[in-house]
Amino acid sequence: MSDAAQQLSDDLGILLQRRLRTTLHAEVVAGVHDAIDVNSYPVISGVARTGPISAAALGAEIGVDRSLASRKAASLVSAGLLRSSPDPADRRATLLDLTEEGRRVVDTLRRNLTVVIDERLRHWSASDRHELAGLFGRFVHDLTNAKE
Amino acid sequence: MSDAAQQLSDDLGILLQRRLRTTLHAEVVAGVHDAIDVNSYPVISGVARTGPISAAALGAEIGVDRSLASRKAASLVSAGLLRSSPDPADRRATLLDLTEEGRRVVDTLRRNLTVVIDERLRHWSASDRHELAGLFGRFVHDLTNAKE
DNA sequence: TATTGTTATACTCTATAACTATA
DNA sequence: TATAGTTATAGAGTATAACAATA
Repeated sequence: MSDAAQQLSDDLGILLQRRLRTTLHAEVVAGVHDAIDVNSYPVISGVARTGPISAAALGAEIGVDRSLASRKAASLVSAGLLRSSPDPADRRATLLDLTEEGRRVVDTLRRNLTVVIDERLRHWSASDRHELAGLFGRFVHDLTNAKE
Repeated sequence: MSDAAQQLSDDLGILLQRRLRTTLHAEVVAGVHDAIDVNSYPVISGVARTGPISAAALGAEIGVDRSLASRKAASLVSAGLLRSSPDPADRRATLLDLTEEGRRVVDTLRRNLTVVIDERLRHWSASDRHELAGLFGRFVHDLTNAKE
């Protein structure tokens, strides 16, 4: 077992703590939209990442039960940020997607998070930032798509 | 605003999702100890990181209210994993610390997480792993210790 | 007056189970 | 028979407020 894995797991443990998540997400959602808070943020982000998606698939994507995904999505629909339309291929299913306003909100959220990261890395060299971005991207991909 | 920051924030968004946290933590705590689950895991890990600590400080460390930190700690105390002793410097406070059994449990948890990471990075070159570990460590540090 | 740990209370988040409709 | 979405219910997680003790 490599030293690198030991070091990575220690740092990952810190990163995944509630404390960072809470402060970061609160910073990102502040003042963006009445319907967006730290709980609805993952929902609309999930839809933004996956495109038109069923409630069941969205639940799997963001790690909650489909009943919860359905209810969270419903409140974003009534807020005008998501649209729910019947799936032409399967009449049981409905597909969730962003409205134009939802798209604007997601863009703002994404920009807010990027600003925060940019601030935190202000004193980094461009090459270190670039290198981290590449390796971190692979890391996140391999963590979230565990095959083995 | 750099492209690297954009890329990093997108990947960080994915990493901080509930889905990864849930699956990863569940894997780490599985079968380690009756008193350890995904909710008590951050508590005992917080104590392990900080050494002897008051309930109020522990709450700040892990991002919950001191009342919750107090109650979570209390249940780990009765499980024999934490010890609570009066702070000699401040008679209002009590200091939480690991028992020997608690230390063993934390060691196991830490090892479990490292094994998971090690598995996910099995196909990485040693130099990429090493490079990621260094940069990621700085990243986590700068994220969690925002000064500006 | 402020802070510590604790407890009581209420609120929020989430999963489970049950229901209807469609595959 | 299995899966979609939804709703009702119950349980778990968490914060707020209030308390006594100490600073």
